[in-house]
Amino acid sequence: MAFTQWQTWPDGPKFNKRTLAEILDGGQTFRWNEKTDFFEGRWGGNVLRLRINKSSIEFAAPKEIESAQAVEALNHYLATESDFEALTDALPWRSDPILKTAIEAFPGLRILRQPLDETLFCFLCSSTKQIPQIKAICEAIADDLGETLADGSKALPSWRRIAEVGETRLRAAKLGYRAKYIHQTALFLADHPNYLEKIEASSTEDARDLLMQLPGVGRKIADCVLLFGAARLEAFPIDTWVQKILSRAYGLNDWKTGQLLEFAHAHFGTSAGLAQQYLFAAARAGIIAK
DNA sequence: GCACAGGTAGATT
DNA sequence: AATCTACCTGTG
Repeated sequence: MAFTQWQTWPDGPKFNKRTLAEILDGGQTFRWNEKTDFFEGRWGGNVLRLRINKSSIEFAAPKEIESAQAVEALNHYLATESDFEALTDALPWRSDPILKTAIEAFPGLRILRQPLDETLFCFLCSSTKQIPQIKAICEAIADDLGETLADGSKALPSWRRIAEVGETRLRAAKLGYRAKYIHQTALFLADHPNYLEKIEASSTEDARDLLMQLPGVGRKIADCVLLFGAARLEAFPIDTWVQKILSRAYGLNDWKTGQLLEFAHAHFGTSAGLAQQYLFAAARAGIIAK
């Protein structure tokens, strides 16, 4: 149950505590919790703690876990081989003062590379819910159906496991109408072996089409899964927040979703999803108009 | 009591 | 093709 002592993450990415909090607890993922002076999170079979100490990142893992294994998991999860500084610099902030303000507020912001299956599950839970509620639902589902992790806590359940239990069991976690979508998606995935693997191997457009065939997955959730669970930085999820930002801060009143998507691709480019995350973070923080 | 929350799908016009 | 509307539950 115990964790190792804090260790420096060799060649870990650089960012401040505010940015770390935004990455781990800002709506990309719903499985991190802020403790007294660190964050604790779970993904796949991993459970780890992270904190900032004098501008470097430190981690602690359950004692059973080798440090090298923890570092490997972290490097994959935070996509450290991707140069987000360069990707950010390539965004049109020089001609876009709104984006510039957002970027300056969250220096070092990154897009996570989460397991696709978990990302799909979490965002199927997310419709018209606030982040704390989505987290509570995910935790309740994990506690009920997930495998035990190294510290004794629970992982999110596999889709196979979800397919085995009924919709009623899911409703017990306060999923509401989302329980039906999730159960139907679980049954669909059980009937279509390797469907998620196929999505990961497909072009972004094909992957989006495959995702949107799943019950309860529309354009927004599909784009969230592509962005946060498949490293497709061109995916640009338009939710109520982003819709308001584009409408008010960018003056695109009454534009249809399709038009906004075209604008996002044309204006923000191949890393539009990264721009989206800066804008989303800044709007939530009240730094730009929302 | 009631509007609203990181939407989607099906019905209606 | 564009605009309603129902769908669960928690929160302010």
